[in-house]
Amino acid sequence: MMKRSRLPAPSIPTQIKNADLVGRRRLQIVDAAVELFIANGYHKTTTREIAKRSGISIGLLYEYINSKEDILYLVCDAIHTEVEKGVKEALANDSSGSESLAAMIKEYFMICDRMSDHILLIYQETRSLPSHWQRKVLEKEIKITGIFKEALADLARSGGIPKIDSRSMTLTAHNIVVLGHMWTFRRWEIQKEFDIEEYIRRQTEFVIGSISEKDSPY
Amino acid sequence: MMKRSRLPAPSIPTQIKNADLVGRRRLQIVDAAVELFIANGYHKTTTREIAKRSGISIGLLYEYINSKEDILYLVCDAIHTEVEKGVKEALANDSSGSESLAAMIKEYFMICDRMSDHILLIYQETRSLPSHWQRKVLEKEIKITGIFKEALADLARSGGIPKIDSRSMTLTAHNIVVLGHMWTFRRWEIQKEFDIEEYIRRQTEFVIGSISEKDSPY
DNA sequence: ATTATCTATAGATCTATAGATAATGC
DNA sequence: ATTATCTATAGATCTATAGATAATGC
Repeated sequence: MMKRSRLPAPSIPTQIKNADLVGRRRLQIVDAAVELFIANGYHKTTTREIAKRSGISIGLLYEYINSKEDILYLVCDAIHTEVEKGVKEALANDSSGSESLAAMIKEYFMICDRMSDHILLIYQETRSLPSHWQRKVLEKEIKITGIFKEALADLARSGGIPKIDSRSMTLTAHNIVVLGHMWTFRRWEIQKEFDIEEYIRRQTEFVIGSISEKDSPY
Repeated sequence: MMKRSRLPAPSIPTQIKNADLVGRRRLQIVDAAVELFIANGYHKTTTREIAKRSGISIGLLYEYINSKEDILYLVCDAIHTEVEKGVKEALANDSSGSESLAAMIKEYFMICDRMSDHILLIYQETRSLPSHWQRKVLEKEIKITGIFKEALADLARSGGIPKIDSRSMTLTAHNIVVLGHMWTFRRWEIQKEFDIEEYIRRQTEFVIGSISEKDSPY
């Protein structure tokens, strides 16, 4: 069950006038849908099931959204928003130096661990969205990567990590994000051999090692 | 030593007696399905469309497979088999040393580039398979990762790369595989900033840097 | 005689909406 | 009077199969 704050609800038209009610009902809907999508996948979940688990009728459900795809978008957006929130909080504890980079990676990987199912869901179902929302989801993914890039830039400026060019920072940011995801989408194999602590330790070495190894002959 | 025509066809029952015919027809079916799945996704593609593009009737289609999910499995298996073949070939050109590791990574990443759409498909649709086939697909993914792990072990023995523990090799193998995939599933962003050559160069640095950056045991 | 193929459709959903009813606020 | 909610179902698919026909080999 996800916890949440009041979000700039993605503008999906609704027949319902009471904005506050819209917020609460959509929350119910998203929570129900997340559980069902994780358990059975988007396509195998029916709108009736979502209505039922939300505790509302199928007719009412369609007063709050216009299509099943709307629900999927609300779900993806809620998940991303929570990941983003976590990453920003991790960043707020700012110290400096590569120790701080390690701490950031650690917090982020812990978020990935906690949200495994949700991250997997995004990988699997983004494709099922209409393209305009697909774009929105990707933008949010870029935004999260951007947070890491910014943090790397700050560290480079403050001398916390070696100075590296902007493209290296971009790629390093992507690598961090994806190695976190990898913990979730390869869990069937990786989690058989490593626990989260060891995974974090080794991947942190990998990332930090690659930054400071800059003068390597290759 | 490398024969390839006879793929151990995944054992999916068929009403058709002529085994050779089964092979050819299923090839048609898979080819048609791959195109349609890539273009429109698995769920939005109908069995009728697959039949039509395969050049056979819907009735005949169902003589060669038992369900739509069968087709998805055949598709995933065909894709994996091609990736595996490519990786094995890349390995066949064996020299030694970290130069050889770089060469392997390069060949593998080029395969990922060429097969972007297909790799993406596997990420998105494996979930839609019944669990016994999901397992088969994951096993093949492990097998491919294992090829890299073996190669790393060989290099460590021959002194081509520093001696690292077995767990490091496992994780490095996963990292290589996933960084190749990343080129495909983040292409909307990464391919805007990097071309494949630069991507390969930088990620190779990452991987090799991370290996040699290990604290030396002396 | 057997195997491969096609046409036509049963059967089973599932999304989305129309129309009726209940709750709310002035 | 207006807004929120429910029930019942239209309408639109789509998978999978039954039954009929064509091709093949002995």
